[in-house]
Amino acid sequence: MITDGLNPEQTLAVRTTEGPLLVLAGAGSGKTSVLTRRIAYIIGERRVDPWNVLAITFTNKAAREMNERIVKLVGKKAGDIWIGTFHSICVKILRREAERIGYSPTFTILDSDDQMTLIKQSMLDLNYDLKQYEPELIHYKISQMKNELEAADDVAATAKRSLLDQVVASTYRLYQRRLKDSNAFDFDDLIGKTIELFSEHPDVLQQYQEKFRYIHVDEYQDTNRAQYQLVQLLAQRYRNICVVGDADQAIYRWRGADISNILNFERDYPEAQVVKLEQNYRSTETILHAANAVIRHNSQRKEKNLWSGNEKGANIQIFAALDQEDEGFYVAQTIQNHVQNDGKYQDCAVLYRANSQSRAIEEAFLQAAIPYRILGGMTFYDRREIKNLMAYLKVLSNPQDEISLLRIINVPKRSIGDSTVKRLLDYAHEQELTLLQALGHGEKVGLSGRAAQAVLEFHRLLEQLADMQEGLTVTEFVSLVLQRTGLRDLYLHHPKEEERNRADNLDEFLTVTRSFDRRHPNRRVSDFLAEVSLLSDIDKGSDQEEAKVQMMTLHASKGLEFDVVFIVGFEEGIFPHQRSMFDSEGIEEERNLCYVGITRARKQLFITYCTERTIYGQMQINDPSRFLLEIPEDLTDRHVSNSMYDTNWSIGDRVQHPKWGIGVILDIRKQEEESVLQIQFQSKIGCQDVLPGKIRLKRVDA
DNA sequence: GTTATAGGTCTTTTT
DNA sequence: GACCTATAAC
Repeated sequence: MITDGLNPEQTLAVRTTEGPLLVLAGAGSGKTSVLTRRIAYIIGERRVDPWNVLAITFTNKAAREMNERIVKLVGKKAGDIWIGTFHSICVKILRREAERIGYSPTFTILDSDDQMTLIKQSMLDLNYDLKQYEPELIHYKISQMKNELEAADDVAATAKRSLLDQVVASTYRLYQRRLKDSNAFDFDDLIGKTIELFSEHPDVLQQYQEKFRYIHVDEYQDTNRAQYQLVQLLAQRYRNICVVGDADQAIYRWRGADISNILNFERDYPEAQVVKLEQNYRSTETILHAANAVIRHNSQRKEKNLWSGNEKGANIQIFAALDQEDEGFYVAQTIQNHVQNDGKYQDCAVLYRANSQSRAIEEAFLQAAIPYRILGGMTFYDRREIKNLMAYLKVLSNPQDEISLLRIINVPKRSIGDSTVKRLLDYAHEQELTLLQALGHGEKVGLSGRAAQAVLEFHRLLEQLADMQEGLTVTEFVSLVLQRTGLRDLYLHHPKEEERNRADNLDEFLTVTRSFDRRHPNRRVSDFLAEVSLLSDIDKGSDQEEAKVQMMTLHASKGLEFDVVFIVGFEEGIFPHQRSMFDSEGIEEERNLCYVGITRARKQLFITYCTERTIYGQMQINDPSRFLLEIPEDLTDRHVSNSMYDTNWSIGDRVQHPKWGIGVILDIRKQEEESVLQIQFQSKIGCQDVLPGKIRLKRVDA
């Protein structure tokens, strides 16, 4: 039976397939299990065609896992279910229907860098001072408007308020026109333009309403207005809509998520049934008790009490470190203990509020030789060489893509400098040509001989590559591009080793394309690009279970679970973050984040904070986080770091150096009023002189 | 048109 | 303390 092993509420949620259903699922209450079984039940028991089922997940990884689990229950036909993120589902729809709203199906998707570039460009063309108006802010505002489904033109009409609003409005309009001219969408457009498609073409909407008779949305508390609208449109006809969420885990208000979407579900669908999943199967009673105690401090919430049949488990360990290095050292040591007691590296996760906090932990891990993996921050796809390669591919699959063309027009160096580019752009805009077309008219642009020659050659190269695309797999085509453009040679023969390593990354990229080719034979480069553009931080990790400690932001940890969890930087100003501390809503969302973090842990939770911390190279003293006071004392064991900074050194002392790790003082001598310590380190750095006045050393007990 | 250096500026979270 | 950007020399 599909419902075997489920509790009564879970079973009810699985079996309630007709009509609207709201599942309020606390952390660790088995909602993924409920969702997968529900879909399996709809297909297996209710005999619904898989083609009629839609499931929207928060990450691609979650989609993949859900799909695998459904395949296990109902077999291969599960392949016809549409499972994906809002963004990937919309891409799929837009690829089929793009022409209806004036785009070509080979459209490209801008990554956040490209978006910023285009915003800046638009602002400069409007003669705005980038110092006076931060492009980041403008971008943020435009994104917010798109999430609220406000079109560029509506905005321009109503923007008589502040100067800033006018800047936003006109930048938005120009930016949007440029996107259109480039046959490109930004992330927000993927949702917004799909809605536009549906509202302008009722027949298309109807077709998808007929198709998606059973709709599921996970993490509903984090949907924004546009996503809400999209779901409303699709669900209108059959009203078989199942949303799953937990208002206590709403952590994306800053990117437009609107918690009232879940709070008002029963108003939107008065006939809705509601199922509450309150039994937690994941964490020990201690961890769950702590999580409940913290979240209770939020005022804006529906009362809910998670309970657990699990054992009490170990106390929560609270550690007051001296500074970030000490904190990292503690985490590293604790993990080593765990591993020595037959624990595994991959059971452990380190969670932090901001990506920048990962560095201190990383350094401690390197010293202690602990294998780790960082999710998010700078990833493979953010590397310059990868972005360059992707830009080539984007231009080749979407000839209108000006942003990408500008990126690679002179990479590798081919003597097409800024002034040449400017002339080409002016010419293109005057003649209403794309930049790529303008390249072909090199001689008419009025360029100097050398520049014209270079431009023409580049144009020919791109044309040749575009012609050769036919019939090749993505992998074959990418290797061809790497070779013909000279991109690989650029890195392969570079004098600096660092640059030569980039060639390896390009080869690594071919591994990615091979996997794509295997999964989707005969798909085009533009499909590959879309897949890559929509990967989230969680998706980007490798699939195989590696024996590595996982490091990530608290945001990225949502939906995951680990035996042992460390939350570091538990300090006022860090967590809750400085910029969220202005209003109670901000604080409450930070508290949700704290709740998410705590409930990631199955067996053991460690919380650390620093008494001093260096930010910008400036020393700063933070109070411990207010959330710490909200965890009941009797659930915790508190420790204070016993290492300390010292000035009275003697031979034989064991010390810890911030970079080189543990060592022993061999000798002390005076040199120009300063003492110099000769230290034998355990690490491969060996014996080194250290100035304790410059480098802060910590005393470590033997 | 290309490259090197110095100064100014920033760090929340992400599809 | 790191990263990008404006400026000047090649």
